[in-house]
Amino acid sequence: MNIETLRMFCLVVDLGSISQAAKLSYVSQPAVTKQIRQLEETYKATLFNRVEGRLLLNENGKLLYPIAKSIVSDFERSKEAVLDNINQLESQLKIGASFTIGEYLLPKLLGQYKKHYSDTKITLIVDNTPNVLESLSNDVIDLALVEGNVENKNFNVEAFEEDQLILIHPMEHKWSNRNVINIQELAEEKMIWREPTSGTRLIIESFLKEYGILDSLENYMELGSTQAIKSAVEAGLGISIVSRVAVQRDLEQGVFKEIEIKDAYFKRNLWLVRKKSRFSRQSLDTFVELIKNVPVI
Amino acid sequence: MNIETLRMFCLVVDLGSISQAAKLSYVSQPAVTKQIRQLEETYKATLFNRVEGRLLLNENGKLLYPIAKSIVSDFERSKEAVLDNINQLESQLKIGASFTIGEYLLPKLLGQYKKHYSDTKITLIVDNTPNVLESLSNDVIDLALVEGNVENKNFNVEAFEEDQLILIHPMEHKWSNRNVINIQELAEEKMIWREPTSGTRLIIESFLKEYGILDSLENYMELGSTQAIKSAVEAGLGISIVSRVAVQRDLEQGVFKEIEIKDAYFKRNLWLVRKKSRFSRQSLDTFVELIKNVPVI
DNA sequence: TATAAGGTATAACCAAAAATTATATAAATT
DNA sequence: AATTTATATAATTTTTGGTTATACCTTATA
Repeated sequence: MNIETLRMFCLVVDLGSISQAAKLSYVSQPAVTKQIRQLEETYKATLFNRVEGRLLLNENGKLLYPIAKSIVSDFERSKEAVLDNINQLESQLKIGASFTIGEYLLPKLLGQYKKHYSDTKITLIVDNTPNVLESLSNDVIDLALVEGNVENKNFNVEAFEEDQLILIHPMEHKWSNRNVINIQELAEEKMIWREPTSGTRLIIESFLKEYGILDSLENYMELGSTQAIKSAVEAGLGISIVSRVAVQRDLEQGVFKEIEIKDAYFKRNLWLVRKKSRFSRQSLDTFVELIKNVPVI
Repeated sequence: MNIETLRMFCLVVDLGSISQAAKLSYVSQPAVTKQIRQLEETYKATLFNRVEGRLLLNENGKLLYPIAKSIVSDFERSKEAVLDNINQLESQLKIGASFTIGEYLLPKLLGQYKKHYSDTKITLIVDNTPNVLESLSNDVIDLALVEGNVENKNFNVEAFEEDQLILIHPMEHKWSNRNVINIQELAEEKMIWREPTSGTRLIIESFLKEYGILDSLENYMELGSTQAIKSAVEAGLGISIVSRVAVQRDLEQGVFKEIEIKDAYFKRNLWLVRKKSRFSRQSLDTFVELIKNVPVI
């Protein structure tokens, strides 16, 4: 039983005419005749008396009419309820990001977005990559921005930015007046690392291995966050390789210095991850477009 | 939008499983998957979160569920309402009959019917044939029993009985000791007629015309009802040709006598007329079967 | 009283929708 | 590791809902 058929029945009753109802609904008259007939088949009873070529609602039809009306309006109401809920969701954007991205890259971007779409409420959750992706899976967030590689066929993954890993050293350092070093010179320095499970640590190690230098490096110090490393370098405790986005402002303010490694350029992608979905969300799409088009570093 | 789809959605929610819902509804699992998916398309939103291969009702689904329930139950209610109405109608039978049939033939038949189907309430309307057929057209009655020919393609007409038109004369009459007369002898008698517009009068005239005797008959008296004619014949005012069903008891009681006309046998059908309908009615069908099978004269 | 106008019903046909079977795939249970 | 249970998808068939063409009836109009 089709709700459209009930709607048509109501229309026929209201207009008192099949052909008028057909005209108003932009369908042919036989289509409406057939729908009414089909309705009568499901109720196993006539709903109209056919008298002198006209339709006259009979007892059964009179019983059906108010119920049909209420079914049709309930259906409309259900559509509105879901739509309202979607609009509600539309007006808020929940973003999850790994630490580096969330702490150094996103704030500026969120500000840009808010400037244009100020009635969207934004929530940012910063956590490590696995937790962020877990949140995406559970629909706690709408979008994840992470550094590490993502392997999940329910996710839609695209690179949105390229992040460079750069070598930094304290202002007071023997490299202070140089612009470039050879990669072998790293072996003579006190290298400060992130903990071994860190995604950033893993990628840096794989780069250094490629250049055949990894094994000759001293593991002078291991720290649990990028901020701790920055403070350590600032205090002259050693050098480190860190994400450019995390130190951009420090470099500008002269907290420590960057130095190029000859013939070496370490980069990685930053990933924008969405759950695959049959239905798109305007506010989410808008934000993704912004992220992909606006240079953020 | 199909109400069955909404019903299926509710079932899936109640059981928490597409395949269980499919099993219970005796349809294939892909059919249910597709229905849910189609529902999501119409609402342009997911209704479930697909997590670990299972379905979990989400916000939208939670909004839809109670409304879907109410639509489904309203639809059930509408079917019950119409069904109740039909049962109500089933329990009463409105019959229209022309005078002769209604007054002399039906009472016994209705008694028979009531004996077997005592909870059907029977209403009998006796009127002239045109009025009875008009009532049938307007659904005032369910069934018409008439003598005259019926021409209306919206009616379903079948002969249910053969009625003989017989010649009657007073007990005290020169024919008293005879069993048969020649048709020419009618010309010598005082013939009592119904009024010229009567259906019975018309059919009798056409019979007599066939036998070439009509023009030689005296139009001695015209009376407005069969009962009046019977009384007149009883009083010895003349002879008449009348329906056998109307005089059967009078003949048995010796109120007047019947006499055969040599080589003439006037008969006509009695017609059972129903409005053509796509839907049958049990009580009506039962009564029609009774009438067609039980000999009533 | 023909005839046009406006209405409903039906037949033949076509396109779209909804079911089926078969199969893939993933997670939980044995 | 194999089996069971669950959802999704593809290919196919069946069913449904629409279209046009046409009949036929009633009422208004020339």
